[in-house]
Amino acid sequence: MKKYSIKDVARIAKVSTATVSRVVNLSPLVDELTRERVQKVIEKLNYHPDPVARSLIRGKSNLLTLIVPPEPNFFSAYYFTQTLCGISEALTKQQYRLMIYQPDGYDSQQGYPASLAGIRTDGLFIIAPLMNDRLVKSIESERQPVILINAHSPILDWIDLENVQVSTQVVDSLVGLGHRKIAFIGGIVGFNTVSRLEGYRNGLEKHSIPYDEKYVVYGDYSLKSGYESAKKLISLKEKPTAIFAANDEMAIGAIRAATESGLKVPGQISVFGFDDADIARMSEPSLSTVHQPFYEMGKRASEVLIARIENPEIPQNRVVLTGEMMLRKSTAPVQNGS
Amino acid sequence: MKKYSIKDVARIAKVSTATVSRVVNLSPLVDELTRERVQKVIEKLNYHPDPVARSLIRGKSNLLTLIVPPEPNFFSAYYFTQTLCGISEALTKQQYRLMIYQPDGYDSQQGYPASLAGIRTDGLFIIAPLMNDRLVKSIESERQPVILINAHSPILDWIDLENVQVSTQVVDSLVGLGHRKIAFIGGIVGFNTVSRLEGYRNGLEKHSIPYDEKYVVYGDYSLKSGYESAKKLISLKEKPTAIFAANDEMAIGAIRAATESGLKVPGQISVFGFDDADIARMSEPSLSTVHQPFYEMGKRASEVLIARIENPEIPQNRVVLTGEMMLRKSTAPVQNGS
DNA sequence: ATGAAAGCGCTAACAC
DNA sequence: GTGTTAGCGCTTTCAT
Repeated sequence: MKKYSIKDVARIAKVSTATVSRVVNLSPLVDELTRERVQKVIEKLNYHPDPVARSLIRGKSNLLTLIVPPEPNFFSAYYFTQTLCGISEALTKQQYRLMIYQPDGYDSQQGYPASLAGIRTDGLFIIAPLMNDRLVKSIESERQPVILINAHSPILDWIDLENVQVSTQVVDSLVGLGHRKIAFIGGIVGFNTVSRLEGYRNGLEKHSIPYDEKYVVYGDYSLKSGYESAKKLISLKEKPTAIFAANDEMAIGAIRAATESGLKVPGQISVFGFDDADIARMSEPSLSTVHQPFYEMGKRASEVLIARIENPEIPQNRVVLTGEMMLRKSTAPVQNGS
Repeated sequence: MKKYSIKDVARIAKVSTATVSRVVNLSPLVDELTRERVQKVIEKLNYHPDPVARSLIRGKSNLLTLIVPPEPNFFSAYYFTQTLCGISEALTKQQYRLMIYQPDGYDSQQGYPASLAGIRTDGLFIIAPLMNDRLVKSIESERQPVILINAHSPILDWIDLENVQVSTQVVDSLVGLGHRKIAFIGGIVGFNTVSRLEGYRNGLEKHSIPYDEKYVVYGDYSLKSGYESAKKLISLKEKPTAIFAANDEMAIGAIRAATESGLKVPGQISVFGFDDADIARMSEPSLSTVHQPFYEMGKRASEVLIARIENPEIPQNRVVLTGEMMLRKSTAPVQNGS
């Protein structure tokens, strides 16, 4: 099947390419009869304007880039898939397409590479950049439409989930069940872990529970790391009676570690997760966690980015979405004497 | 930050745009001194050639499209995320980018819309099309580089997982444990379910177990549908002693249904899954299943597609990857008298 | 080794 | 209402 260009249509319909262009772009300045004639040829040839040529002349590709850390399991994270789903659905409705790009040269300390060199689309989603991410820093000095997902910036648009208050609520709820020895398992140190930890500390403070460093350990968001972190916590002389993990995977790892060590969950130790991934409902016992509106976040991120592209002059957008505690079966009142 | 074009570089370096182009494209026909001078300007301006203009003149965008069914949960399927991961990693190494596109107008009977209208990239991944999918049919009459993932075609390149033999092996293994009343929970009727069912039937036949329609029910790959399907099976006068589900989610739903009905898994009823998703290892009891090389599949799919793009004349590629049974804790010998 | 110029497919002044 | 033409940013003959 040969590809036809606007010239072919023009030649066959015996009009100029300008007229064909007008028909294609629904310009009102074209005679009804001419329109029909041209339209017929377009259909016969199954002509579609070349998007590349259009992009060139319009200076706009209608392509957006989603920058993703090149970490092997990032794509399988519930967090990512839900956000992607929200983005994809929002974009399909608008006339934008999505490119996924995992940059080479990601660094676990400095984040994304400072330059995206060849990538030139109408806008960028940057998901979960580290604090002080190189790419974010370098974009702050440009004027490129971008939305940071789960990060903050003094200049660039961003969208984030409210982590601090809801984490404090989790501690509240745990304290309400009588817990005072509450441990925290953080993830990779980025915006999320930092703010969740902050909420945890606020919660302790609120109830005059001293912050105890030995109750704070770090994993990498994987089930395995949650398992290992929990093992450490359990082996303390003064075991915690509750563990609050910065995501569900680690929480489930913690449940497994506890169960293996002969501790009943939630009887002897309560476990709280974060995210409300699919597995939270499926775990045994089902996991108390914080539901996060990831899908909504992807959707809103798309809206903000498109708004920015269509009007670069609007003031900075800062969107905060709030999560919601889901109390399930992995938390219970503290046992006497424990 | 202004965007510079090749003309700016040429003007400042006092050469023609042709020379700049040569430098950018590492042509050997440039004097060493000129090259250095131009290179310096390029760096000073942080010039990068516009990929759109390049695509136009080269007739090649280095963009590939991954066509995804616009089903809300498709992005969260383990199947999808792993495949995407394989694709993305393979493409990052090559100089190709990936666009994700969920077409409007997907139909659960006829599959993707027949035409992709505006989409014109160098190649297409079509993942999990239905049998007789409209889009696949229409592409078969064109000459567009495409790879079908988990589908077959007499003309187009495709890659698929070997489902028939491994399904037969699962039945073998179940029969080896003494089971004869083996039920099957299929998914949405596409290539996968059809071939897994075929393998199931072959397995029964091999052991002279008559095929019994009432032991075959269908879900939609969701945990819930597995739960409901299993409930139906369990309520039969002659309960099956083993259930083979066409994916892990449904298998886990089946485990839940069985447990709820007071049946011990695997004591009183064995359950076999398919895919070896994350949750298979995490379920309680851990799920016997078929490990599928999804990541590898994405990687190979990319290689085949790129090979096709770079040489449209090569003969049809048909790639079959084989899965592997993983025996875990959800299967056990049949109980006497059950 | 370098430059001038044509042209990829399309849109948008501008002219008629 | 329609055609002519310039040009988006780049690559690539074809001269020199």
